Amino acid sequence: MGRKSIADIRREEFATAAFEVLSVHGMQGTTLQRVADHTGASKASVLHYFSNKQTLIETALRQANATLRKEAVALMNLASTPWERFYGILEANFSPTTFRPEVAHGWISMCAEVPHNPQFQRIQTVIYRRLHSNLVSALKDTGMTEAEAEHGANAVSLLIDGIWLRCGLQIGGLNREDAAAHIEAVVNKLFGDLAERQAAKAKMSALAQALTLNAA
Amino acid sequence: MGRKSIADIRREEFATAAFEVLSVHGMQGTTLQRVADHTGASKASVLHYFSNKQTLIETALRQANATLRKEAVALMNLASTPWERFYGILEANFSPTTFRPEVAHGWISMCAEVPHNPQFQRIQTVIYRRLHSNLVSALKDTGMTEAEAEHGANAVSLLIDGIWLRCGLQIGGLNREDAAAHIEAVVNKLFGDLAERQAAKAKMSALAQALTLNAA
DNA sequence: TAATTTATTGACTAATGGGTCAATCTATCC
DNA sequence: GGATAGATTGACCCATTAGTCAATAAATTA
Repeated sequence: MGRKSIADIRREEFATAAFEVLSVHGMQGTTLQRVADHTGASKASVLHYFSNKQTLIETALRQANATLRKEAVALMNLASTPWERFYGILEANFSPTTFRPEVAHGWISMCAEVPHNPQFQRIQTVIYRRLHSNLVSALKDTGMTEAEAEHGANAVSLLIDGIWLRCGLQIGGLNREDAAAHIEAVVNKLFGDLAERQAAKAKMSALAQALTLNAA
Repeated sequence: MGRKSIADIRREEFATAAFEVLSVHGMQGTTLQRVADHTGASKASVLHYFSNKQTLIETALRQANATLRKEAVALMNLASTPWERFYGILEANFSPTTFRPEVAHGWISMCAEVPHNPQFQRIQTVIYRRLHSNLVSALKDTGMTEAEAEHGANAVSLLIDGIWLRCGLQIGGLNREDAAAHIEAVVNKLFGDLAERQAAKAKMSALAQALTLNAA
């Protein structure tokens, strides 16, 4: 495996800075100058590592998404039953480190650009597909039919999208607990009130908390 | 009632043009020049009616929302039972005239700006509150408890948001029928499979279609 | 018809922001 | 130590765009 060169590290720094700036200032407000200031470097230095603003932001989004994915994978590896995998997905989507208004705002900013930017479109598609197939796979393994699993996955992913949107808009001041409760209420209606599911939820919730505490 | 002056009509023209440009080109791409071109007028003329770009776009969004609202009110006036009101709300949110990728993109563009623009924040809040209170009111009148109605309204409004987002992103190529089906599947699980509800759905769906045919 | 208001526009300004470039500065390698 | 490669940056350049302004055209009114 190739080790990280100095240049790679620098690129990462600028990319993370870019995502933070994007989250706070939106797409219009994300200027090369601001990103540079945010790292203490100069605008020209940023452009030394990224040929243009486009690729910088693209890299920033991919990197941010990779972070999310790593967290999700870590959780999934600890899941041993289908329902635990299901709740692993949910917990990852509402992890305290990522489920924050600024981060949500960053993603919404990307969404607004999707129709004008094929690269963003691709990123968005990848994210969506992964979520969907993970959900379907987990639900199917609980014993549902393909169709049931599809319906369930659709419903849950739509809810997640809706909640992230609302989080970014800071409507009704919803926090992580509220978000999880909203979803759980629907999930209960959708899939019935199984004791096995409750246990899986409790386990993955605890694991997620342990992981974030560990990371901090 | 004050009649519309020539100036008012002109303002409306520019505002509708602005929303159309916004829907196609996003917030960044919505320049005064483009809006002017889209109406055949000059940039300076636009600024003659709107002191700045800010108020132009704000007016455009309010106007677009007012159009939606009128459609919703027309449907609601034809509803006579709580479930009919409920489906009136749904139908209005998926009306063929408004539930289009470009329009959805326009709204997402606004959402992305909400954190930087108190006016947009206000518009967004108004829209959300109206939807929520309409849903709660209809559901409560079907005999649910306050809490049940709240939960139901939350679930449905989150789904609607998620679907609009997905529509704007043109993910999975979902069309109106798919969107309605997604929602209906969840609604069936949430509220049970009542014959009365089915009838209400059929009626409001037919009325909505009649209204849009009439408008065309 | 003359006067006054209103509409429209081309030309201009100022600021912003992406991107280039040549000059330095630093570190590594022979 | 000297050379070479990469890092960093200030100074530019150019395109874009919001907003101004004064001049002209059109319409309304007295």
